[in-house]
Amino acid sequence: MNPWEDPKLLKRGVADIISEAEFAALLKAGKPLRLKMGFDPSAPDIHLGHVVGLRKLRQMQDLGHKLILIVGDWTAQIGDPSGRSATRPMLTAAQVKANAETYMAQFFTVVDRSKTEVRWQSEWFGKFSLEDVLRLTSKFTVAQFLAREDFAKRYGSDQPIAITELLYPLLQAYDSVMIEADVEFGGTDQKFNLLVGRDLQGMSGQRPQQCFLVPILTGTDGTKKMSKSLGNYIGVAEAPEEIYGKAMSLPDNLIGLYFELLTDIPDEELANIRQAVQGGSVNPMEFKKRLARDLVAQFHDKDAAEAAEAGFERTVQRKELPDDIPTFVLPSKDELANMKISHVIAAAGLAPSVGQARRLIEQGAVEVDGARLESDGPAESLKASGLLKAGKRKFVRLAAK
RNA sequence: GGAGGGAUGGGUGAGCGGUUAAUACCACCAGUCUGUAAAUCUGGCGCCCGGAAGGGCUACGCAGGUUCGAAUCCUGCUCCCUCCA
Repeated sequence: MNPWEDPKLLKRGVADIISEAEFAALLKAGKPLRLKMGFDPSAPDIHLGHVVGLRKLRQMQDLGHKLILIVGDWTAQIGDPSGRSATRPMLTAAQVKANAETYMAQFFTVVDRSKTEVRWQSEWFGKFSLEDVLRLTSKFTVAQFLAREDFAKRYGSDQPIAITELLYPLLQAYDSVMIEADVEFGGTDQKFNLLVGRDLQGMSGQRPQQCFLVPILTGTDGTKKMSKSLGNYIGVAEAPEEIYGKAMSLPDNLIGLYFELLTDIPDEELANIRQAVQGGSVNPMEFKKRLARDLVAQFHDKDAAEAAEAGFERTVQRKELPDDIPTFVLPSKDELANMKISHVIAAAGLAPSVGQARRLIEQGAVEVDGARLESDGPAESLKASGLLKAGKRKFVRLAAK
């Protein structure tokens, strides 16, 4: 089988390719393609939702194609309208640069750096004149843009749309022209933007790019799309225990999807897992553990994955103590005399306020040296080197001043 | 330029002079259970004091005002939306 006919490449983790026939023909022709992927250096953390597409990029790179990574230092100032409207503060040049570096450090944990060329939008937009802007905008109409679902929805439901937001797809499309992209990658929510690029290339006498759309990953809450602002994400730069733990908190019905989009396990095995989870023949926890291990290994390494699993089994399943418990230095004796345990809990950062610490105690969530605390009391009873626990994941080892 | 509508706690969104720290849902937290940090079920969810009962403070875009009393009424301001031009 020729590598470009591998169904894994064209089917798994792919939502849509426009157009699939053209794309297949390009692959078959065997010439290295110019793959385009852009990002805005405004929110630099990469999470699993992005990884779905990055894995496809990597697969293409492994076939010998070249990635052009576009740093959207101009589009970042507008903010991608795909999704919600929030006016973004202007970033300083230094911030943009720092964000871009953070992003790329994470990006290249999945993508092959040696087959990537990095380009900044400011190369061409830096010298853009008003005349250029007019020429670019004159190619499209408001009606065309309002056809796009999220604009139409916002327009229909009295939500604001900034004029700069209408510019966003145009800038992104112009990037495609400048780098002469053969294929652009993005999530399905990027479909419109990628299609504008396709159109604009055609108008500019170039061969229109292929639009490679990857599915949007559901977040750890099991309902909404994974995103940083919703807090339902797993970041590639997170600590092994965090990645592992968050993976374990996935709803069981997401197991199949994550294996499909984020791991290399063979399709037959994937089908088996789906069936087993659904049929209840195997404890889903076992699959989730495997998934969690696989993810940690991808962004860290195998040893980290095993350590994270051991930690999980110890602290969550057997409810034993983790290895590394932070220490909290108790205030002096005099101060302690005027304090209650709830104050210490708040001071140690186990709860955001004294009131909440108190509630935790009422709810039976606080343990001192392994014994449940029935009610709040004077802090003097706390011994240095004692263990204070509030909830299942927050511990602190007490130390004298 | 004109007319009308709106801004409420992390989000959506009730309330429209006192009984409202503010309904409901979501999110979140804890407990419970379980084979999981899944699911379920139960409870909690502004800050501070108090063992508790309770008390104090801050809060409904911003600034003033009316009133014994305002998220609720009035005035001005800021921002947003719709329609007309």
